[in-house]
Amino acid sequence: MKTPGPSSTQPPSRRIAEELRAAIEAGHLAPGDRLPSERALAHQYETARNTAREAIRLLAEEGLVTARHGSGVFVREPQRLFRFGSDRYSRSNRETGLTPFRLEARRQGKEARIDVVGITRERPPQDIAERLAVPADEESVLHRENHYFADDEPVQIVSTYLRWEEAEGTPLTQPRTGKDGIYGRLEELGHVMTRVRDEITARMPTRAEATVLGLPSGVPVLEVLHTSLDQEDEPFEVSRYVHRADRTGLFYELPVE
Amino acid sequence: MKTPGPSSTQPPSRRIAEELRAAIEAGHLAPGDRLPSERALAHQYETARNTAREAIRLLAEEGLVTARHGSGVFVREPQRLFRFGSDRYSRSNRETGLTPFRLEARRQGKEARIDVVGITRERPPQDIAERLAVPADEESVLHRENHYFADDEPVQIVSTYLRWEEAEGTPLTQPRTGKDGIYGRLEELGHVMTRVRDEITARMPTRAEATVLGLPSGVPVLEVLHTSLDQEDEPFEVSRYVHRADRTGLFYELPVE
DNA sequence: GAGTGGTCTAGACCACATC
DNA sequence: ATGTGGTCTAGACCACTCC
Repeated sequence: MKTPGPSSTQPPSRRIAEELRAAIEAGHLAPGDRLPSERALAHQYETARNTAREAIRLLAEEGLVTARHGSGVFVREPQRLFRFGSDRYSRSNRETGLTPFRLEARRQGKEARIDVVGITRERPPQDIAERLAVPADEESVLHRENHYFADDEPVQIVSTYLRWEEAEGTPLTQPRTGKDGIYGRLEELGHVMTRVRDEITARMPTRAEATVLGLPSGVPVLEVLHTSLDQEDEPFEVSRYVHRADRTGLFYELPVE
Repeated sequence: MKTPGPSSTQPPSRRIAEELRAAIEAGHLAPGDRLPSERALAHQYETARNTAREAIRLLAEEGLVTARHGSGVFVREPQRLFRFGSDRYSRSNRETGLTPFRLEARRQGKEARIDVVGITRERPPQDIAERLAVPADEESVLHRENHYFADDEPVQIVSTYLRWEEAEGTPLTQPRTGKDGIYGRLEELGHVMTRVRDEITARMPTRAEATVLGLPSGVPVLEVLHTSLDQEDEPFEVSRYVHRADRTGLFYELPVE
């Protein structure tokens, strides 16, 4: 069941990576432990420092270790997962007065913070325009961008898109949207959320996302493109959630048939 | 809205990466196009080859480009997504006689192939044991591992776990399980699937997964831990799906409240 | 100040692809 | 045969952390 070839035929950098990986998987190097320094590894394996460095990079790309400048390379700690369930859109949760994010944060004993980064009228990206049924070549949407933090650590970026013609002149264009948030206001506009569609993909973060979320290499993001449908089965809100994948899991429970 | 600092203060490798990234995003380098060779970039920017190489590695980690040994570095082509919907467990789909995978492959005009990699009695991993409600310290499960291909390209790895006490001596231990597959047999054993739970995470592939799936660097995997519940609300089957994230998306549609 | 990772140089040889 | 990426060497200096 060995994936790589015999270690004797492997380049030194891969061999070093393999031995470190084995030590991590066997628990000889526990989460939080520091690896030997690059110089120490180079000496130990009688290679140049760059070769040891390449080995560590391979492990970092797999998400097994994280380098901290000036301090060392450490085995990554398994992170408690934020879990966003399929009930996150339900009214019963909304009645707690807490958004799904605040609810989950409280469940984990963390402090939630939400920064409103921008509220602007825009031309929608193609995928948003299709799902919200608005033209992509006009400034047809209101775009609200928020950043979410747990204990001051960023965990998700959310972009919400609404029809400009509906949002114009309402509290939806304000940072504080009032009781029950945007869904409360949208209900007043006649949209009762009756069905949702979530489209889920994973990818590596863009440079901007990596910066905002403070992502080390080897951590992908989960992207959820969410569409809310009203009682007429018309879409009235589309959001793009970008989660750091090492802190977040999604959870869907559904009846069959 | 610039994320990095002024380009003048950036190291050369990042500056090269930034300019190439800009060229890709602006469309000057289209999907499928070849980048200048490492040696050409090094000459152009008056740096060592390793510095140009480092720039390309940054782009590869973002998933923007893929290197092909002996051939060049190419802008990655957007991949048509395999979409697995929340209806994939429904009986109506099962009545087509096609598994969800074969159904989706046909929808895309691709040829599906499923390899049975192994069918063994095992001690379950911790997460599986919890969800299937079996002891983790005994050989309490049957483990079926399959690899799925579309047009001979691997797209997912599936590990299905069943209670050994139920599966023993039944066609469930055989490669070919008969009409309607394992769910058909499990129904004969008294388990009607009435509810499912999917737990979704994303991460970088293990070395073994990267090999099986043929993943270039910069492509994460989507992991779905799926639990089937029967009419008594008891779990009777747990599967772990590992999808390559650049080819696969998940799709859930659900009523609210 | 000592030790760590981050970046870079100017070479070299190897493995693979293409013609 | 030529050109490409893959790996390696043996140095160097910088930026950061920790004591």
